[in-house]
Amino acid sequence: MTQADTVTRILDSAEQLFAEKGFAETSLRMITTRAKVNLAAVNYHFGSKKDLIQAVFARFLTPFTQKLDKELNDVVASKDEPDFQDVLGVLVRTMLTGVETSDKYNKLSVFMRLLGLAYTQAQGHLRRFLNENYAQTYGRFIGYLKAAHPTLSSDEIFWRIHFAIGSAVFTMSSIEVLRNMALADTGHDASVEQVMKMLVPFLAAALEQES
Amino acid sequence: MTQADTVTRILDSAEQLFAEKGFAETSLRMITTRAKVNLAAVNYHFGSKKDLIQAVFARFLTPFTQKLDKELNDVVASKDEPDFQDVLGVLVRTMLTGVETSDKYNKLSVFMRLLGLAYTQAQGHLRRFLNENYAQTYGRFIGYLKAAHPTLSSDEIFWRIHFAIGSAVFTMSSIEVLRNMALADTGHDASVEQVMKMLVPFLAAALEQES
DNA sequence: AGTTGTTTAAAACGATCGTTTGAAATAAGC
DNA sequence: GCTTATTTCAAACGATCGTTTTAAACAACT
Repeated sequence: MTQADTVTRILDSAEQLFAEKGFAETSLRMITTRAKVNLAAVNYHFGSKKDLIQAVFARFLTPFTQKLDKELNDVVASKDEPDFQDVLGVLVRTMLTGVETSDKYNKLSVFMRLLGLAYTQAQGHLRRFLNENYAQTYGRFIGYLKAAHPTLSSDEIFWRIHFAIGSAVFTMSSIEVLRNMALADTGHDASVEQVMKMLVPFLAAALEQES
Repeated sequence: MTQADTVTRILDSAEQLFAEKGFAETSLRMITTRAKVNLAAVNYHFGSKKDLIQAVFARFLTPFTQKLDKELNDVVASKDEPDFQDVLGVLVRTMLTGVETSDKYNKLSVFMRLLGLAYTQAQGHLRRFLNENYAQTYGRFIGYLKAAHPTLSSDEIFWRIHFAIGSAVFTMSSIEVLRNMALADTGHDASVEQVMKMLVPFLAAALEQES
């Protein structure tokens, strides 16, 4: 087994388990057992559990942020003043195309759960790490939204965006629980794709309303 | 120190720490230290950590659910077919009046964070406990919403409600992080009350839109 | 006041956690 | 092919976890 194999298998297992259980509830032994590597491999290749957490986030956030940056470049190149839908479309498109279509909604679900953990379970080290590496692109995105909606205050834009992020993150974070509840309530087992098809217009309407 | 003191102090500390850190990240020693009681008092009075978690939820959910039930009775007594706003108003009113006004928004914040944990970190025992004790009133509430909006499918109602719950829960769960981000972004430090004043119309618009 | 039942206190239990160690196995370089 | 560097492995480290135990302190009641 080569190094790349071991590192990748650890990242895969860690990503899956973190998304499923959170950081504290996931032990290195659970990760290495699932990855079928030795326990000490985590500390050898990553240094510590904290470093592993950062590596998991870096692996999916770095390409995502790069793609988002590129798409933002494209939209401002094609249009002097992109409107609200243009900018939001960039985000949705980046999220949907960043993953292969086979298990798109599973990957997206993991993506969102990790994003949720970043907000709700982020220890100091992770918050610092994310801020140092990704805050710039995030700020760019928010900036374009503000420019596209001058009638709304900066505050309103910021909070609406995070109300929407919260809805998406929470929904995907508890998607299994919610699907079970929905099944018990309505008798209908909605797929993740169907849920997202309801979520997007729900949020779009809320984001764009005049205050 | 009497029993009531010890039990209440444990519940207070546990509630605060659970909301702040989650279940796994909060040790019994942290709880008992903050409560200034002996470590063994938790197992003596509650039995186990799991039982303590259930007790924390029961303490705030039981009166809340009772009040919600009563308010639902009132609204159906005063009106044959309560509309969407009537039913949603019951929920908002119940949440806002369940806590004393002095530190209303702090209590509400803790309330929401615990609710979020129930969805995203609920182990089997907690989910079973909540289902057995509070699912009925919850079902009643959803039922009135469905009746009030016959043009929407049961699925749409269910998912919209949980999109909205998610937004509120996520926002309150990461309110400190978000307020810091907002301060860095816009230079304006929004209070929890101000955030809620933006959140309610945001969600109201999204919930009621025609599909 | 003395007895009984309840609550608090200090200490220790076994289990599991993240991390480290040192030797064995593998890969790479000359 | 021998040496050197890298990676894997089993085992153990100290720390912390939830829980239990045993005795002391306190309360309630006759």
